[in-house]
Amino acid sequence: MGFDDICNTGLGLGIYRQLPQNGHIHQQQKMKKKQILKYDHLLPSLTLGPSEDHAMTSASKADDIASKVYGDQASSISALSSFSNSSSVKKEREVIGDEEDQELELERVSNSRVSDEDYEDQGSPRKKLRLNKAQFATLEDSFKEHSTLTPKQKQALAEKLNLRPRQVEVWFQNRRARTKLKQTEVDCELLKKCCETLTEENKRLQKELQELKSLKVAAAAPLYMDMPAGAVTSLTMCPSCERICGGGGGGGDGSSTVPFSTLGSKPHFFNPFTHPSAASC
DNA sequence: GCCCAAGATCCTATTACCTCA
DNA sequence: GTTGAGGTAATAGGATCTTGG
Repeated sequence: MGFDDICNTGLGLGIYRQLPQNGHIHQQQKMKKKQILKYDHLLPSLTLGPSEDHAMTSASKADDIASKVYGDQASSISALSSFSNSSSVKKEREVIGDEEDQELELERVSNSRVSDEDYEDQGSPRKKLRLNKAQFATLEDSFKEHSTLTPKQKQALAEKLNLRPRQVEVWFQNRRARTKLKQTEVDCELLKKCCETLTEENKRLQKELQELKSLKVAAAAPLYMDMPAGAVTSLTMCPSCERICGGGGGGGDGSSTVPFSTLGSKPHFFNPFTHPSAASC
């Protein structure tokens, strides 16, 4: 039996990790969302019409829809011809930082409230928002509390950070993806180490097996000359305590070697994670 | 109660922008 | 000034669930 056999039969090397936002928690959040949406009109900055999500992505994203979606910010949208101006993009690059000028920030945010159709109509490239440190810190803090957002939380964050709810949503999606990717990398490293440990363990066991075989041949005649053949062939050694044990439930002078009496009949593998010290008898 | 369409959100993969060495 | 790599916002598509007809 080789190492591959051991891995295939005795170890689950999957790296999947269940994320907490799955399952019923997710559904509860959706339920909350539905309840909240019923009263969207009561929220200060919400408007009637399609969600910001669809206003940004569906085929019907026209300027009039954008104005419905973003309400009082429609003027910013309609005035975003400046957005297609490369100079405004350059300006944005310069203002990112701790003490970002508030007016420029507001302009930047307003410019970011542009529908895809606006990009297409004006042939301008997709603009990329850069969060400033304060926005980033707030989002991070919120993410630490809960990796998913209720619509209410999303709206509140968006208002607090002067971002679109859709941007907050996207940020959380990407943040979850990054977290999962990091965790996958960690798991991968862990599995590599596991593989190395098992390889070493396998080598060690193979070596011990060879030693035991030679020992059995050399010692069988003088030590077990009077013993039945079956007792001799079941001679085993515990890989951890390295005591020689007789097979068949402790035959002969098995009183001192009984703890390892089952090794001869059953595979005896050690999980390096559950038994870091290769386990003891 | 069952079926179906619509709506919302999620995840995953990918694209595209931006910064930096 | 150019370029390639890396980070990340944004987009697209599919899956899942709830809700209402």
